[in-house]
Amino acid sequence: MKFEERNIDFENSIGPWLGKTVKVVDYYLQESLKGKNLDLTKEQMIVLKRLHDKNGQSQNELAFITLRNKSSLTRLLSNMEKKQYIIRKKSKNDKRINHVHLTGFGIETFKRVKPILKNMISTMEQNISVSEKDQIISILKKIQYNFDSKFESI
Amino acid sequence: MKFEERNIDFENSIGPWLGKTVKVVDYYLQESLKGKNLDLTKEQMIVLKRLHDKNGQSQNELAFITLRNKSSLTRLLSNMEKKQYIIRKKSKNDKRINHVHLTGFGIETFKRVKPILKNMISTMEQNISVSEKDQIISILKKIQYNFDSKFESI
DNA sequence: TAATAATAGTTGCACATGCAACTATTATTA
DNA sequence: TAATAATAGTTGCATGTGCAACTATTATTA
Repeated sequence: MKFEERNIDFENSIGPWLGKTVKVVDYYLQESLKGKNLDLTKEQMIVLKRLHDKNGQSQNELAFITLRNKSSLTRLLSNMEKKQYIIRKKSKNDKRINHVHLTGFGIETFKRVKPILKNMISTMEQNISVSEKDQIISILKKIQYNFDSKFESI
Repeated sequence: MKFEERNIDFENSIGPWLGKTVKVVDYYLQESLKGKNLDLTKEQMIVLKRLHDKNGQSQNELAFITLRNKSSLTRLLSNMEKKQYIIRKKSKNDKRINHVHLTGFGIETFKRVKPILKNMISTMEQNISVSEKDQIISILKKIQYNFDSKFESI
């Protein structure tokens, strides 16, 4: 096929497959939350999980660990505070910092969220062998590295 | 470790790796677009690509192929029409349907977008062997199937 | 054919997101 | 110590998203 411009093989590249997979997972999560009458978005669920792991984190820490912009996190937390899942407590040592704490309701809600997360993981990984899981994670790491190393050079 | 509740191994499951990878890719795309002074979001870029593949598609078709809700697509197109990348043309056979066409400016813009897409793909897939690429795509398909088959049973 | 259902697209609402500009506070340095 | 820089968080703006209710049009059926 000389002389003929080769098209970019976008369809058969990894990108679209990644994007579609994430959409399917997100949709499943959202449906699961709705199904259990949990008034939470999947983003709020992730914040709940991270606070359950380590309560009292600063907004900066939370933004970093949830891969979010700090302004995006600000608004996520505002919504979660309105719904009484969390409260912000100003640090006494450094008045710039807010420590974010789960409320009792937040803790209870996470207890109901936990089986949904478990179910999501086991659904996702069913019929996927340990070696396949290792493979995909290692390839995903490689992809991230490919982009990250490009950024450094900018 | 009887009697002790095992935690969900969320961190080491595939989900977070997928999510993070997609974020890295998205960020790279957005930066590339900015770098070439292209006034486009990555979502608009994808619509441009799909229209370049097949001009004149209906909004329904576009929503389906770009994995978007029709209302989301409506607003994407409105923004793209404002920026003169596309125009909507009412179908003559069926007045409910809009056919979406690239403008001259839209076509020109896609020409500038194309190398960005190419670069994205080659960056993503560098140091990834053909067999690894086959592996990851096949595993991603499996994951999608795992969720899709759950939905059917609902 | 008239009534009803289905389809394509739009809009209001609530939410999430990144960027840049802003405020308040703390740390650095001249 | 006073001026300056850095940091944590918030807000305005523009964009993207899904759901449900809506309009306009076409297809079905009684």
